[in-house]
Amino acid sequence: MNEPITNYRETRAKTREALHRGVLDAASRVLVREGYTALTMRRVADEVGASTKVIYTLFENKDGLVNALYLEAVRRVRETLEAVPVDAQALDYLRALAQAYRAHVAAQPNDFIILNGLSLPDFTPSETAVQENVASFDIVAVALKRAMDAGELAQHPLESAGKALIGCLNGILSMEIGGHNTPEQTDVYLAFALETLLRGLQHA
Amino acid sequence: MNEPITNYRETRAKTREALHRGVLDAASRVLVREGYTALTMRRVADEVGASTKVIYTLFENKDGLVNALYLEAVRRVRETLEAVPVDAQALDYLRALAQAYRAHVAAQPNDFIILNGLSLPDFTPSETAVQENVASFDIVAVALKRAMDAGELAQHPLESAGKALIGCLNGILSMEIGGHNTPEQTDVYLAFALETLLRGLQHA
DNA sequence: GTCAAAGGGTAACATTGTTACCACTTAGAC
DNA sequence: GTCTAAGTGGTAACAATGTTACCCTTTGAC
Repeated sequence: MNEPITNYRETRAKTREALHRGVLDAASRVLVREGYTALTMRRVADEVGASTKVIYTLFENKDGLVNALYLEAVRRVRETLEAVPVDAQALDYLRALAQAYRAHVAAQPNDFIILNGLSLPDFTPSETAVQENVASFDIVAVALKRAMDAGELAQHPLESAGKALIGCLNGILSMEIGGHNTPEQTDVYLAFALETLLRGLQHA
Repeated sequence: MNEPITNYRETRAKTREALHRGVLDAASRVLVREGYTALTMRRVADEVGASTKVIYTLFENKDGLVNALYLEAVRRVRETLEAVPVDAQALDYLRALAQAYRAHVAAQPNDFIILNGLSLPDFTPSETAVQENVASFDIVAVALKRAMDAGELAQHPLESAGKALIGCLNGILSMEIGGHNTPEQTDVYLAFALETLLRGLQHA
């Protein structure tokens, strides 16, 4: 009846968790090194040094694995945005947020790719995963509200302003990912678009 | 030595062209009805009522077929934009262009999907195909220039203004395609983003 | 020591893009 | 009319993919 020092289920859960991490990291490595077309179950299994069965016991199927990668990407992006120090000037804070986001996409394009559906055509993130992603941009909405309340921007519907801002950034970043623009061009276009949007938001 | 009434090569070329059309139309039908994951060589071949070999004699490989579909999408979008009547008011013309583009994407989402890389991960359009696509947006650049010259907008770098505008539209449309927004929301966000951008472009 | 339950390796399945092989058709030459 | 060469197209196979059935191993509990 005594609680065993190392519970069976507990140890197994820990092992599972460790394996989970290991598989996700392996998948990430494959992704970064070889891109999404190389992200196959066998390839990931090889990277882990095991058979595909291991992945199937940890994740329901490939969609499950990719969904986990999606959530990791969401987390990383959110952490990036949360790490931006809140500036006294609300507009400067917005600029810093955009800058941080752009830097993250440049450093980890795979995060952008998976979050924007540019990876696997038959993959659709789970409902909750999408909500997580959208929610992480609440930071932007809050920043916009601050700017409006401080009088640095005119009053506008928060949702529309946020979608316009994020959509604009993502659209321009997509061009770079698609090979239409060089990184330098992207920097110019992003800065121009941001300033133009902010100027437009300063008036009612 | 007489030129034959129906040259061998000529007839064959015509047959080829007709077949070309037939295969492309079949592929389009499969695409519209069943989406990109169903766009397999065998599926298209079935739709044509022939074997896959036919497709391989007409197109180099699947990328070749998809590239042809990409070019068709480019053409349709350009025709849509070219069909917009040039309004005396340059800003209203810009609004009409955006409206027409949005309507086209709503009616033929597959065009948007393939042009923005949301379809097949291993497909990359040919260099010339991408140029065709980018070039079709010269219409927007011209419209912007008209507005600036007429004094309806302040003077800004054409390329940046164009990229900001198109990027913004595409970014918001991507959200709808990705299932983040309803069509009604998309309409609101697009209108808001466009007006905000225009307002921002009215000032220097 | 025995047992139940979970994990994992092997080999197979269907489906994909792609191609080697072979038969067929057909325009032009004699 | 017959023949030749070239292009076309169907069949069946190949490798690679996601996925799973089968079976053996491991591991904690009693």
